[in-house]
Amino acid sequence: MASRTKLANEAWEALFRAQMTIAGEFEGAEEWGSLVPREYGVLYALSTAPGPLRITELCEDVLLSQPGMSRLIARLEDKGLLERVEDPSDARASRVRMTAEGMRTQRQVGAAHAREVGRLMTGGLDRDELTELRDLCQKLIGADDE
Amino acid sequence: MASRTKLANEAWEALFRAQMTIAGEFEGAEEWGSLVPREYGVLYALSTAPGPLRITELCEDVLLSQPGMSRLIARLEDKGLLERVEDPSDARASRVRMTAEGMRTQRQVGAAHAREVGRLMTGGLDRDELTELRDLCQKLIGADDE
DNA sequence: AGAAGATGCATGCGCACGCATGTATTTGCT
DNA sequence: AGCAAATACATGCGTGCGCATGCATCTTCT
Repeated sequence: MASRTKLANEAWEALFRAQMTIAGEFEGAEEWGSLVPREYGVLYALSTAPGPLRITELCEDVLLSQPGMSRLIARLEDKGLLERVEDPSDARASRVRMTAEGMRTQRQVGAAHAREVGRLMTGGLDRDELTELRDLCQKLIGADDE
Repeated sequence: MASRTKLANEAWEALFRAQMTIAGEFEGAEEWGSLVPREYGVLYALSTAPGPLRITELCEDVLLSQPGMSRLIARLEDKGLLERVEDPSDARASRVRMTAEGMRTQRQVGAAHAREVGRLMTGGLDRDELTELRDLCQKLIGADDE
């Protein structure tokens, strides 16, 4: 089954390069305001959550170490986009939520980012292919979790 | 065509998360010896090239800034895996090639890495799906280049 | 040939990251 | 109740990165 492994490596390299290339396009883009992609990622995660999130929860969602998240939140707090609220059921934890300006920024940057994503992704793939790609990627990591 | 953009964003998020998740698995893995993934990336690029590569060429291949590549090469040089050779046709350029030990390390780490990739990728996807994923990713970035 | 701009690479600097560790709080065991 | 282990977060420290910049060399134009 050597060729199965070879195929797996080709798929990984293609996946890796595709993500790096697209992400690279975003890095320098103007759409982020004064944020960087990962900072927007935190705002986005908060925007989809039902309530304030723990720092460790954000770590899992944004794929950042806990100390890194701790500092990232401090930066966004300094910018006035986030605020910490204490968890009533656990005095060790501190939950994070967006301020009004944070929500405004998230919507604004999110809209611009979505347009940019749409432009890059639909440039190369049609509807069916996008669906297929999405499903394959989800299946790929879905299997790892279990 | 709003739903087309929505689909594109779902596909991007899935692609992004899949790559980050899999790459995250590699970060901490033991397979790399004393290298990090990006350092192996340089050795791999050199292993597939017909001859010594320029620093700027490696930048494009490994998706790293030119100063970053300059230092990365210096580190690998210190480890004895790489050496610089001067370009006969351009005295500004310095080309890079692997030492014998570099080639040995590349093969060794490459084999271990390939096994790991195979394990993670084939865990979630079968043959046809891997092929499909590879082709979709290649098509996605292929379209951006032109 | 000579000057002006482009190109290839290296270095100073500030920043964000991960790892190791510290402190406070909670949980579990007896 | 009381102590040990686990958990949540913050901080010190070292390192790699990108940006701005500098130096050397090549290219182009006149």
